[in-house]
Amino acid sequence: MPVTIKDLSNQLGLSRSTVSKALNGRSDVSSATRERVLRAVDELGYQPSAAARNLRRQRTEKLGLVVNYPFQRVADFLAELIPGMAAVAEDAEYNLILYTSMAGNEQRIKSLCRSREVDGIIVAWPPGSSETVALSQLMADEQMPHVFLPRRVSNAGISFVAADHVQGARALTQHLISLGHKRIGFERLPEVYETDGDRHAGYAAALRDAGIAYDPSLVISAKSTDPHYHTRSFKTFLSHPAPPTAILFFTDPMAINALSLAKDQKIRIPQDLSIAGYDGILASGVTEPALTTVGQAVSDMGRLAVESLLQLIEEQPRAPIQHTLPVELIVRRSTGPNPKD
Amino acid sequence: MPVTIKDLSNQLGLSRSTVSKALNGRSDVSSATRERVLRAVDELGYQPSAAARNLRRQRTEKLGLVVNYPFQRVADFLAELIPGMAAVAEDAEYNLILYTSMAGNEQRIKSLCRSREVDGIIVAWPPGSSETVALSQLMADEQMPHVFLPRRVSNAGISFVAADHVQGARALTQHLISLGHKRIGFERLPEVYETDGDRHAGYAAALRDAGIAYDPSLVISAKSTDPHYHTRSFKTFLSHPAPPTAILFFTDPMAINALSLAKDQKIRIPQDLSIAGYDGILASGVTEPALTTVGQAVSDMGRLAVESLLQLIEEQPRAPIQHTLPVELIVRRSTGPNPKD
DNA sequence: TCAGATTACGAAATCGATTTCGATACTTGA
DNA sequence: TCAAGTATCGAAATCGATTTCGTAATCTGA
Repeated sequence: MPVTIKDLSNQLGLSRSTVSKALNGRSDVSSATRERVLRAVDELGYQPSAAARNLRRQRTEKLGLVVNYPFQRVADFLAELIPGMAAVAEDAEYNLILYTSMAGNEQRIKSLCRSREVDGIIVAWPPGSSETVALSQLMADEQMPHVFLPRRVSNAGISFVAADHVQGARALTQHLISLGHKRIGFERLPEVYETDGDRHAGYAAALRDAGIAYDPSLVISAKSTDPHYHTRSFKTFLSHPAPPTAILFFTDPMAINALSLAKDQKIRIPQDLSIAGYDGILASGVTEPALTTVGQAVSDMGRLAVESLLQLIEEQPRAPIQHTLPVELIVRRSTGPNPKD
Repeated sequence: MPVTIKDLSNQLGLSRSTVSKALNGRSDVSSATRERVLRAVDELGYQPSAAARNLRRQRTEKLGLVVNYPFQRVADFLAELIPGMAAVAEDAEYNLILYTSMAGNEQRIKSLCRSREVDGIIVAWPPGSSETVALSQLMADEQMPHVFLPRRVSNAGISFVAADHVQGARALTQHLISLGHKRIGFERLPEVYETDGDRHAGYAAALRDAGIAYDPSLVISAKSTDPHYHTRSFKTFLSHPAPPTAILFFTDPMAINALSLAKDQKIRIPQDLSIAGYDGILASGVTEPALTTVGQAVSDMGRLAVESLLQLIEEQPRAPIQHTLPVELIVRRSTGPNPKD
């Protein structure tokens, strides 16, 4: 049986109230008494019961991290995200509770809110925009502070932390243009709404800035992240009557897959074809050639998300907190000059 | 204000006890009443308060995951570990709470135990063996069920889930021997006690089996995981009067680093030198050449760790639960026949 | 010196559930 | 028909803290 505050007060001949007040730094306790209490705490090894404290204080100092997505697919990202989040949270004496099996189940989220086992929620990889708005509404109804990550939500009133993919795709496309490329392919992924729109917008903007006409036949939508689709898309690019001299892939794994397809077909990268990825995962640095990509400050996003959530919890601001972080162009060896120049 | 059980009982004209019993499937409630209660729960959106329930039941249905190590360095591993753990936990209606900042601080672990905010603890990457035993003793004193991961603890009485690195290193070494290698270098890492001993034992055993004399000059201990040391070790190997024709590295990142050092020095892998890593991280599959390595069933280890912990919590067996999982040799292109054959 | 302020403490309510122990009404069997 | 058993419910205790409010003792200043 662990030591309770009652044991402490009995031992000291004080009331539980006085002991509690001594431990919580209240002013109506003499410093002599406080000393005695602290000494006894040390001796008996007293630690307040989290459950009792949570019940009385009506808060738990725990944050929920809801990963609304097949965990494996974003594992790389999470591996960077989580330590950043945990570090900030623990500095503020909060902890992170993981929830991985509530995708598509609004009821579970609702229960989570109502059980009050967390003080706030970070939703990572929310579903499409309309579902996101519904989810947010649901949590707002339960008065549960929440932040979405790592996607922009095109709706005022919702807090999120995201990366600036318009800028990222734009910088990446500009990089290719500066290498002389004019026919630049882009394989996008329709399932991730805002992000896809953003990157596509950045791609289109860079072309427009350079006075290059947008050619819809150079933009292919993969149905999913299944490698099967990429292989087909890649072949479509190659058999194009006027094939692209550079291809932008929506994610690094897609680009890495293309790298190996190209090797199979004796296409030299970057001499014959430039290839670029997106996200800057660890593996992108060790491929041959290493992949030009766009790196996100994932760890920063995690930190910022927790900071924002804590602000929502502790200061209850009226306005939502929205952060869009810059991304970083990482130029490596998979992109080179346009061979047709 | 959320709906409490009192609101429910008032609404229904029943006592709180009856409502509680109806919800917890007790037998002394008529089925008609139970129906009414369930209907009201639906209508009012009642969800029991986690804090109140925890206090009364004296358990939280939460498991602590203490990562006693710089998170970043094991991020790759954790990315696979965590989803496996979370999945099993959630199936059993438990959740995972992350604790990342308690390395070297026994007091924090003690507080965690005493606050009873978790029902059990998984310690990932425990420190060296003597500290591990002390840590385990500490938790045992607090009657806190716990499991260590992913390291074997050479002490009866302590529960752990680990991989069989003796077998792994042995298989890897045998693979090289079967390719004709006789001088096989091994860069080990002394800071991780049991694991290092195991892998070294496997290496030595394979040599012994093949009748190859153990040459201490072919075994180098890196002081840390700092790339600086690897570079120096690598040079030491190369300047050896009778240099190895194959080198085993303790981890994949070390091997990948060696891969790029070799490229700088125009050493062809595997024609001139075979290189093997260990752990089977994602990046090991996309290097050029792809790395021969040993893969651990990390996800399985996570699952098993949670299953073991749940068993310790719910069945309170006397004996500790110890699992040593087999590992898998992954042969890729960085290892080839001995050039001197 | 005495009213009013201040200091230090404790009794009791409270947070929201679960659980124990009775109590009542209704059945059942001899 | 009546004692014993069963089904159903409620009062109250309990988990372990925090917090409000009241009280006694001490201090302050005019």
